Amino acid sequence: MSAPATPATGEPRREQLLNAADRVVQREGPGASMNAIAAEAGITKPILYRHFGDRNGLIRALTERHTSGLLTAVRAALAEPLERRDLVERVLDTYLAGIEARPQVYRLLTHPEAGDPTGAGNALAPALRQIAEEITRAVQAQVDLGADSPLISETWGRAITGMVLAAGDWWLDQRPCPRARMVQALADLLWGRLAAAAELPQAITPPPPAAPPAVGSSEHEPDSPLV
Amino acid sequence: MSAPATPATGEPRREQLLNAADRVVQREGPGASMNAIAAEAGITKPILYRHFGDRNGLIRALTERHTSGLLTAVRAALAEPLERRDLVERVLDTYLAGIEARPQVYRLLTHPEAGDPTGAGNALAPALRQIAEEITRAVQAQVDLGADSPLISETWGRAITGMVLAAGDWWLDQRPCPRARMVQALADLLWGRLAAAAELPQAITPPPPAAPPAVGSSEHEPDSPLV
DNA sequence: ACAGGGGTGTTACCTTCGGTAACACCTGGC
DNA sequence: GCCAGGTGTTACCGAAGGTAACACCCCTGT
Repeated sequence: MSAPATPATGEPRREQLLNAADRVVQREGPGASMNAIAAEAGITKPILYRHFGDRNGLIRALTERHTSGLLTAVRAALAEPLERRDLVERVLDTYLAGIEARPQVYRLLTHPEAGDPTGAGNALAPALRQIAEEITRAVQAQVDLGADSPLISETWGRAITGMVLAAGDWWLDQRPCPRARMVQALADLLWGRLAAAAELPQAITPPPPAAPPAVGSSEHEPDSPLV
Repeated sequence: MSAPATPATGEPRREQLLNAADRVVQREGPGASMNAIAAEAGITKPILYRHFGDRNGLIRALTERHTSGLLTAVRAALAEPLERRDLVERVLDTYLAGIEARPQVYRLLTHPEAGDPTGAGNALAPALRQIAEEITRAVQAQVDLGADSPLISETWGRAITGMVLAAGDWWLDQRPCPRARMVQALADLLWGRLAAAAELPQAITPPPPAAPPAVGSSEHEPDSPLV
């Protein structure tokens, strides 16, 4: 067992390592240790570090591999020549189908964590950021928003991405309904159904377990923890 | 330096420790080490563990302290007797004002991480989950959505929370516009402006740096990484 | 033929970090 | 006087990321 050399397959080493890492992450979720991944690949740690630099590099490579498919799919959906509502539904369905296909790995999209105290402001993982940019571009190219178009487009790009991310995450976890229903509910929200729906008869109901109405202190006192 | 005992202030010990932890997190971001926090408090690790059990306990306590303000503020905003559109704007503004007031700490809301490979499905931090539940309740109580009301309400609760989270995060990081504009843009999105806006004249433009159109492979092959 | 480079692999080690004994001290109440 | 409870310490453990330093193989150029 001292010199395995080329293991018969022409597959580049890096791909084999990523496959092993993939298996481990699939099994143990992100947070899998480098040792575990190395063991799965039948090797030891330093080789992983030679190929990927550090743990973040490995995770990043893994994420990119898994995201590229979703990203191009969403991109393609965004470019389809459909009526606007149909297009929105198409994109929503594409995204949900994508995360549905690989629920475990999907975590990498949303939780790159890897404990880096360096990262500044990106709550949205890079993969999501790319999707947000695609949506921004599509909105700006296809919708007339007047003078503020750049600002509004980008806001909406982020907002829609975050919306679908959160809703998709919940849906994937609970599976409260088939995919098509989810698509409808989200498209309806984007379509202003919140504005259009009728008011319910009963007046505003006070929140059930609400704290003593310190509502008056809604102004930001400089000392309170938040707001 | 062997026996400090009560340091003059009647403040319970736990609060002092949380204050110290707060300072460190403020300075170093989450991911601050327990040693650092203990040092800031002028003590050593075991005391922290006695008070908070483990690191997650500390972070949780810290987060709760900072979130309770925001949560009650949002709850109060949701209960105000306003016209629907005004109410939505009010809630959006309340949230954005809240995270604006404490940008550093706001990370705790969105990144509790703390490297727990245990957590199953909660992409939304508990604090956000609570906000989502409040919105769900409010929607269900005030809007007539027909038979599917429970499902749609909860979907929208998650969706809106995620939307505001992502948009707010971006806004906080880039500050592309004053808060009021942001509120308008988000309320407009929720109000169906995406559906109502006019089509732009030019047809669908292909994405600029798109990959070689492997678009045909949009069906889910069982072997491809995602979608 | 032979030197050398590039790729693959190893063992052994370091540091940092979360977490845990085991022990010491002070204070107040019975 | 003594015990209980809170505060504090030093010293340690195990797991994890990360890094030398070294060994082996094979292919290629001179």
